[in-house]
Amino acid sequence: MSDLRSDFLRTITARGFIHQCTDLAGLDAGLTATGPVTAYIGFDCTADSLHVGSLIQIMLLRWLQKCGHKPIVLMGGGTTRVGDPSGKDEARALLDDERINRNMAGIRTVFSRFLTFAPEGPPVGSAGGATDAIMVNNADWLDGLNYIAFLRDFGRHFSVNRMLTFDSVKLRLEREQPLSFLEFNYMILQAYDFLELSRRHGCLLQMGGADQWGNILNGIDLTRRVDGREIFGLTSPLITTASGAKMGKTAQGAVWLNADRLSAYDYWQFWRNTEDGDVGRFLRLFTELPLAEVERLERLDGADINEAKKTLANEATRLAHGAEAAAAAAETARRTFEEGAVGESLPTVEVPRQDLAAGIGLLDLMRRSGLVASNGEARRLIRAGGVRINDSTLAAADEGRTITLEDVADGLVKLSAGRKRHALVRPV
RNA sequence: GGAGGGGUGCCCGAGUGGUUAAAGGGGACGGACUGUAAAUCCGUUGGCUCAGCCUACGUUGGUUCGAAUCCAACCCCCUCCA
Repeated sequence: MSDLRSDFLRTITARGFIHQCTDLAGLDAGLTATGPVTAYIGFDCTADSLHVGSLIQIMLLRWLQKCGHKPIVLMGGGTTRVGDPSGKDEARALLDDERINRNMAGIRTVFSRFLTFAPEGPPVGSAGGATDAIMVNNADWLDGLNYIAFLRDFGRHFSVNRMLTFDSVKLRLEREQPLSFLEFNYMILQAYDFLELSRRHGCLLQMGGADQWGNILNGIDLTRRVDGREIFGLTSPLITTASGAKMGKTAQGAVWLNADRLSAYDYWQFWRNTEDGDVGRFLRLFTELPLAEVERLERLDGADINEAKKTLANEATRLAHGAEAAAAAAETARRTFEEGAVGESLPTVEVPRQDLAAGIGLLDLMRRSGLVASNGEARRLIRAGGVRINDSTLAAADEGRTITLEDVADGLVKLSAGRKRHALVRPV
C-alpha cells in the first residue's frame, strides 16, 4: 500500500477506512491526475438526521475534501419516495415530498458540520466551486424515467442470473425472507445513479459501506457498457464493537448526529464509553488526530486508557457539534463523574416553582426527565436500588415519594438512574 | 389460480382449552466487581391510580364457565405447482 501516491488513498488506507476497492492502482492514478476528482456516497432520507452508523461514510467524504477533491452527497429522495419494503415489517408508510424535503434539510445540517459547501447555500444540485461539496437528489432523474425506455436502454445490461448471486439478494432468499420486485430493482436504480452522476458531474468514484459492494459494482459495469467510461468503487468495513455488537445503539436508541435528536453531552458520553479494544480503531476512523498521537494513546494501559477515551469523545464531539459544545460536555462529565457534582449540560426539566411547592410525584418527574419511559419502569428501577435523589439512594418504600422544594439544593434537584444517567430538575 | 406451511412480547423462539403477562435464548436496563471499559455473577424486562385492575399471541366475528390454543371469514408471508 505504501506505493500509493494520492493523499486521499494514503490517508484512508492508514486509518482503516478501506474494505475493498475495485482497482486501487487505477483509482490512485485518477486521483493524482490533474485537478480535483469527484466522488459520491448515497444516503437514505428516511429520517431528519443521520446517526453514527453513517459516520464512517461522512468521514470519508470529509477526508476526500480535505485532500483537495470534491464530495457529492447523494440523497435518495427518489428511492425514499418509493419506500423500502424490507424484512417482515409491514410496508413502511410512504413519505410524502414535504417530509422528504424536511429530512433532506435536516441531513444537510449534519453535513454542513463536516463538509464545506459552496457559500450562500446554493440550491440543491448546483455545482459550486472546485472542491465545494454538493448535495444532489436522485429524485431529479429517477422521477422522470420512462419505464419502457429505461428497460430498453439500461435494463438489458443487467443479467438476472448475476443479480441473483449478489449477497443482498442471495442472503435474503437463503433466509427465506420476502424480497419484493421493488427491492430487487434497487440495485438497478443505484447503478443508474452512478451513471447519472458520472455524466452530470464527472463523478469518478462511489464509496459506501461493505454492504454496498454489489450495488457499486453494478454502477461501474453499467457505466462501462453504456458510456465506455472507467469509474471506481471503494467500500468501508462494517464497524462492530470489539465485543461484536453493531455499533451505535444505546439505551435511548440510535446515536444521532444532530443535536435536536441527541444532545452533545449524550454524544460525548457515547464515545467516552467506548470499549478498550475499540479505542485505537475509533480514533483513526472518527477523529483527525495524527496517527502518531493515536498510536501513543492506544498504547496506554489499564485505567490510563480513559485518557484516550476522553480524547476520542472530545474530538468526535468537536467534529459533530463544534468545539464549544464539546468542551461543555467534557466539563459536565468531569464534574459529574470525577467530582460527583452537578454539571451544567445534564438534561434538565424545568418545573413551575408552585408545582414543586405542592409536591410532584417522583415517578412522574422521572418520566418527564426522560430517565424512564413509564411509571412501571421507574418503580422497577427504584426497587432494584438504581434511583438516587441528590446522590442518595432510594429504597423500595420511596416509590410513592413526592419531590418538593425541600429537595432543592443549589437551585436544582439531581435525579439519577443508574451510575451514569442523570437529569436535573430546575424550579422556575 | 391450485396445494401445503406459517403469522406469539424489542428480536429469535416454545406453547395446541384453564395453574399463561405467556418457557428458553438474545438484546436492553439495574445491582455487585471495576477504570463512566470488557468479562463474570445476581436481579429485572406490557401498562396503570401496582399484592388489585386493564391490555396483549395477524384482523374481525363465533363456540365455551374459560381461548394464544377450537371454528369461520379476511389480511399478510414462505415453499412447490400452473
